[in-house]
Amino acid sequence: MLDYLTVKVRKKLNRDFFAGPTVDVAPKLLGMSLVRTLPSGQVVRAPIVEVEAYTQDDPACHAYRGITERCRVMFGPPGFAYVYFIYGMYYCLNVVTECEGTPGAVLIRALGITGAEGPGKLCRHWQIDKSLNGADLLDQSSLLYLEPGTEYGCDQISVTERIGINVARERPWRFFVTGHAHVSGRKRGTAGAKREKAVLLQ
DNA sequence: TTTGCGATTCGG
DNA sequence: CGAATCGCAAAG
Repeated sequence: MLDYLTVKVRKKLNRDFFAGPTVDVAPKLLGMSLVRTLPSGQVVRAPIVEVEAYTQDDPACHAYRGITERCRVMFGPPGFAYVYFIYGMYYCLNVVTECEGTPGAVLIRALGITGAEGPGKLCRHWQIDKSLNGADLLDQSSLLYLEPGTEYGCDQISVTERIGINVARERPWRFFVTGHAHVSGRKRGTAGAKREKAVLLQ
């Protein structure tokens, strides 16, 4: 049942919104819908329920040591997709943040649907690969774009350290919808599972 | 050119 | 805990 006191609906998406500080933008992506046109032509959509922030001064960020061919789009204007290949078999999807010239991105870690719990799994589920690197996520004619959706309040968002990195592990830059059944990680976020060690925003 | 490893996932 | 699997970027 919706809580009408704290759940709002974001009316529009504009590029300035994504130009903000990455760590501020990241939790605000929770609840937005991702819309994907599959190679078959079928259009699918699902809400974002888990994200992680990566910034220029962050050793875990691909742009930490400057611009390279791989992370080039992170230095471009905000609101575009940064897709990279990892571990020889998975792709990961990010939303570019910060003003043009300053790198930053938010890793989309999970969608609120079965089969898209985890950054590698969601790209596999929706056949997202490097052909979508640089796609304009604010353009509804893109094969992948964002739509306004549920706007969660601070009291519904949990924060923890990021997953799967070995440097700057202590930064609390992973955000997810508290208690959501499709948050990634083994036995994590599922109903009845051991409660994850997490703190609430604010 | 070579080499070590990674913003992951799955099975044992 | 380790294998799968290969592009990327730092080192030589």
